[in-house]
Amino acid sequence: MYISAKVDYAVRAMCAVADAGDRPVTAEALASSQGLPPKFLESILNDLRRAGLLRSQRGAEGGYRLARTAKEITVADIIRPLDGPLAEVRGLRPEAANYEGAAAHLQDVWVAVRSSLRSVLEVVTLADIVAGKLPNSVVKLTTKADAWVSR
Amino acid sequence: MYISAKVDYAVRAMCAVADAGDRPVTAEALASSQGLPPKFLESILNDLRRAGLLRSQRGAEGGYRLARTAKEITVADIIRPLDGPLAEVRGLRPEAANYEGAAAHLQDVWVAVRSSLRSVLEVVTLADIVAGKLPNSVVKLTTKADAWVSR
DNA sequence: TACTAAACCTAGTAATCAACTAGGGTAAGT
DNA sequence: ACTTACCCTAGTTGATTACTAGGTTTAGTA
Repeated sequence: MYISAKVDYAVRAMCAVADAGDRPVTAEALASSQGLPPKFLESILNDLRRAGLLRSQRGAEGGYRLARTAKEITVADIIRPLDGPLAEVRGLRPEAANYEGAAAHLQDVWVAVRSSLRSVLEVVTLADIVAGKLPNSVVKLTTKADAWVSR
Repeated sequence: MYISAKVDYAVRAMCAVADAGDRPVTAEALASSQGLPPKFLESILNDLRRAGLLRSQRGAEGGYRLARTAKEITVADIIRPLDGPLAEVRGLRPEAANYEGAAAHLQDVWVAVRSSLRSVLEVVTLADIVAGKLPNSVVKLTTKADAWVSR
């Protein structure tokens, strides 16, 4: 799974917006507080607004705030409008592929992959990240042996 | 996670090789039995050989066979030499990124993502796929509610 | 009413990657 | 010698990634 710069920046910005509570935060403030390229971030914020995750206000005293509470926005909610489905096989949904012969059961593997991604990304909310308290099932994954080492 | 054509084809071909047991299988036979583009497949098989997953024999009666038993080759073993690490954040390993402020704990999320991918891809072997009997922990994922529906 | 802050929009660009294809060289059997 | 089949280098086309430039519109403030 390749987490694109776009998605990484988006989640970080969303965390910062969540952290500000009700006050609107400007794109520039987000860019400098998280160290993100300003113009690129602007276009991402726009996408997030169109996706219904942010509300914006123009003009002086303007900025962005969450369209829902931080508890109601998962990481998957942010990824999908920006990068598309969590898992795809050659541009197809895992359940759409069809395999023959010895590889007939490969489809189950890709479905399992998607399912496992969902069990993290659809469960972790912005509120969890900002508070630094991830759900137990997710913490369990990060504390597995070798979870922090490269392969 | 985007499963590239390359990886998809590679796993399918490896399944077909595994299915043939000890007999060497030609690239052409693999291409036609799995419906893959012949020349593209050839370059993939070459990569797999360089990665130490396949052994090849030239000339008449030649072809490919597994370098290890089907039980000892996981899907992750196939993905990594072709597409690189299972999870990357903007080209970095999840444990390498460092986040500040409200997004400080985002790193844990990406590590959890990688861990969850590993729990599928490092566990399923070619033997499992060919036999159609995936490990229990993986089957559990495919039988979750909505595991087969798009979001 | 002017001024200014800030979101909004269109467009463009350089570099990389994905998914192939072409065509010849080399080794191994018959 | 002949054929089969792997091996190797190179190239192509289109899309995607990660940005940047520059102007337009809206909304508060002096």
